[in-house]
Formats: sequence, structure tokens, C-alpha cells
Amino acid sequence: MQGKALPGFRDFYPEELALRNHIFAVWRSVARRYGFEEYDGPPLEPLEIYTQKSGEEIVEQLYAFEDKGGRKVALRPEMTPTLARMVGERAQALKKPIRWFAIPQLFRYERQQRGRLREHFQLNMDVIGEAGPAADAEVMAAALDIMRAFGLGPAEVRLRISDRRVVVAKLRHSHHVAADELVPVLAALDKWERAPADSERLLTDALRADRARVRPVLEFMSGLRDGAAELRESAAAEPLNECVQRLGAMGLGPFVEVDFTIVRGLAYYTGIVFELFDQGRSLRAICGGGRYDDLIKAIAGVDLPCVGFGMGDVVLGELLKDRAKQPEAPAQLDAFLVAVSGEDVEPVLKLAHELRDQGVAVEYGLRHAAIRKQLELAAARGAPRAVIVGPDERAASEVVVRDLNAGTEEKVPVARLLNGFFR
RNA sequence: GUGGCUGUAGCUCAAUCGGUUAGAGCGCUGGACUGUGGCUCCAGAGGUUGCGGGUUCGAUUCCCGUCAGCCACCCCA
Repeated sequence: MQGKALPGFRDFYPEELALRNHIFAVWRSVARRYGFEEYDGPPLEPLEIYTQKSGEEIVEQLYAFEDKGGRKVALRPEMTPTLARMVGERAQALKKPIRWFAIPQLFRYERQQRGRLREHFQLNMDVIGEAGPAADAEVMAAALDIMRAFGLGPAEVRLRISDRRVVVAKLRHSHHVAADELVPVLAALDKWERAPADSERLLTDALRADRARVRPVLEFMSGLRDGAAELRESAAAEPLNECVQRLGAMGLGPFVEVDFTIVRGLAYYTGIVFELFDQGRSLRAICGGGRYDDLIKAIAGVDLPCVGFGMGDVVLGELLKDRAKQPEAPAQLDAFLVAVSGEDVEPVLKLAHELRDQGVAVEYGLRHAAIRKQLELAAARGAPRAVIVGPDERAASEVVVRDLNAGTEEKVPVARLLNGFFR
């Protein structure tokens, strides 16, 4: 034994690769239905494109090293900087709004847990060049239709939407939270449901232990879930409301919950944010995204509003396995050819090759063995039928076609077998 | 990077109080079965008990370390 794959990296055995391919196929199919074009970039990038926005500490979470030319490089942990560069470079030439998607393999150097490895594949869908909530609704609808395409409905998954601008407006105007206090206060909000004690400590520090200010903000946070209706009446909630309305018009309303406790990456998003969760929340977020209107300008110097999401294959794969929503493996073979006697081996080779030339998928036993052995292998391979070639059949220019599921047999002339039988 | 829990065959699990050569089912290979798979029966292969050290006459079992997995933290770009 040579040990296993590196921690957090996966070997894909055929069964696992089949699931991955199924996931990719659904992603591509829905993305294309929505008019998105696929792009890709290099898996290895200059380190700076990740540090310039997030600072040096992010290096700890990257696969970063120096290449033989002395360049500081990193395996990509996210797709957005690459996207920003690509779009920025051709910003004048591309017709807006741009609808692009990619399925990059991403890497991060972190301790792994369930649903969180050191590499994963992540669908990225982004609409670039449209600032209105119609674009937000469009990418969310795509994310939900992907769930539907996997057979997952509102009973299984939910989309939770927030708009940080609504929360921020309330915090600033009603609770007099200063601009430089916002980030720690939002961090406290992010923790509120998972770890109230930590959240309260964070909040107290953020507001400089001013009891008179801490208490109302605490009340505000604890009432956020039920107090959504009131917040949604504020002027700042207009984009969010339009987005929800559009999703409703598309018939996706049952999936949608407005939840102002959603915060997500603080350095990144500028408006509407959303997350897709399994009902019951036993897994991590399936998908997360939102609006990041300032990022392309920061990276590429071009002012283009963006909204998009990332959806990883790991949590999604766990969910599909948990819910038994894996696809049935389609038969790999059209037929398995069986040679009755040693004399039949060469005719089987000839027939196999003629069928393969026609695009028919066939296999035969590489070692001549008893018929029962050959049929056993045929069944194990999942072949829907066996084509049996023996001296008697050859004398009559026919073969016996055995339906391996039904156990029935019929005699078929070789000429017919080679002329449309498998079509 | 921090803390907690768990590591026995490909998989699911046994192994008495620390006691002989670590077992079973499934799976895999071969045979019973010479022109017909799934059933049944027989046999076989497969283990450094994660790894290293310690205690002991003797360690899968107890102790320490380490690695890996899981969980929480950090982070979620």
C-alpha cells in the first residue's frame, strides 16, 4: 500500500466519478437553459490577486508557494478574481449583461471536515453589468432550478435571502452604529444564532461596552427572524422585495425565505446575499452568493456591478446521497458477446469489432470460459443483453440474443444484428 | 492553527478481566456446474489491529506520542 490521497483530496472511483459527472451535467444543463456561457481560467494564479483584497493572512488558507521562476503563486481558492480579470480585460467589448458560468476545481489549505475538503469543484454563475434586482433574482432562480433538476423541492431545500443594506440602514439610523463599528456588529449578527454568548461579547466590544447601545441592538438581533415584515417596509428593502416578487412570479416562492440574519463575507458583498440550505440544516450551505458591485473595480479598475453564487460539489453530493437522489447508473454496455466454444472466439471478435465500428458498446470475455462464467460477467457488467455465438448459430448465420433482465431469448440473424438491431 | 471524540480485512462489525494461531457476514477469486447468469454448497485470497514507543511473562485491550477521520472553534473568499 502506498497510503491514501493527501488529506482533503479525493480519489474518484467510477461510482463516485459517475455522481460527479451527473452533478456537472445538471449544472451545465441548467446554466445553458438560462443562457449562460461557460468559461475557465488557470488553476494556478499569481498570489497577489488573492492577497490584494483580503490581506496577507489569507495566505495561511491557500496552497501558495514560489514557482521555479521565483514567482509567488497560489492554487485558486475562488474563481471571482480570475473572472474579474477576464471581464475587466474585455469590459468594453462584451455585451452587457454578461452571463457566464464556470466549474473550476478550487483549493484551500484548511483542516477538513464533512462537506469541506481541501479541494472541490464549484459551479460559479455570475451576471455582470446589471445592477438591478432582476439579475439577483435570475441567478437565484438558476440555483433553485438546479435543485429542482436534482429532484429536490421546497421540502428538501430552502433559499434564505437577506440584504445587508436593509440591516445596515436600520443599525445606523435607529441604533446609531458608526461606520467603523459596522463590521464587528455584523460579525456579531452572523454569530447570533449559532453562538449567542460569543455574539453578545463581540457586540459589547464593538459598541465599546456602552450598555445603553448594546441592549437595543441585542433586542433588534433577537427579533430579526420574526421582525422581518417590519424591516421589509423600509425604503432600503425595495430591491429585496422586488427580487422576492420576481422569484414568486417564476413559481419559486415556496423555496424562498427572507432572513436578515444572513450575513456572509463582510469584505465582499455589497447588497443582496443568499444561501441555499437543506431543510433541517444538517449540512453546510449548499450554495452561497450575492451582489458584489465593487469587486471588479477593485481588481480590474472597471466599474461593473455583479451578482453571482458558488455551489460546491461536496455538500451537494452529500445531500444527494442522503436523500437517495443519485441517478441510476445507465447501462455502460449495449451487449456482452458470449463464445460458446473455442471455435467461436474469432467469430465473436469479428462481430464485436463490426458492432463497435457502428458505435455499439460491447464487451466479451478476455479469457474463454464456460458459458455460465461469461453470462455471470455479462450480468455483473450490467449489460442489458448477451449475444451468444455457438456452432449451431453460426451454421444458420444467426445468434441467440438473451435478455439478461427478463431471461428471455430470441434468435436473430447476424445481418439484422448488424443492421439496426441496437438502434 | 486550537480543543474534544474515534481508529480491527475492500465494507459492516466481533474478539470475556490484559491470555493460544485476531474471527464472522457481505464483497472478491476458484470449484461443484463441459450450450445459459442471479439461488445453493465447498474452498481460497485478503490484517504490521493506523503508525511509533512504553508498562507487562503476555497488549486489539492499559499509558504516552504521532498520523488520519469526525465534531466544535477560526474561516467561508
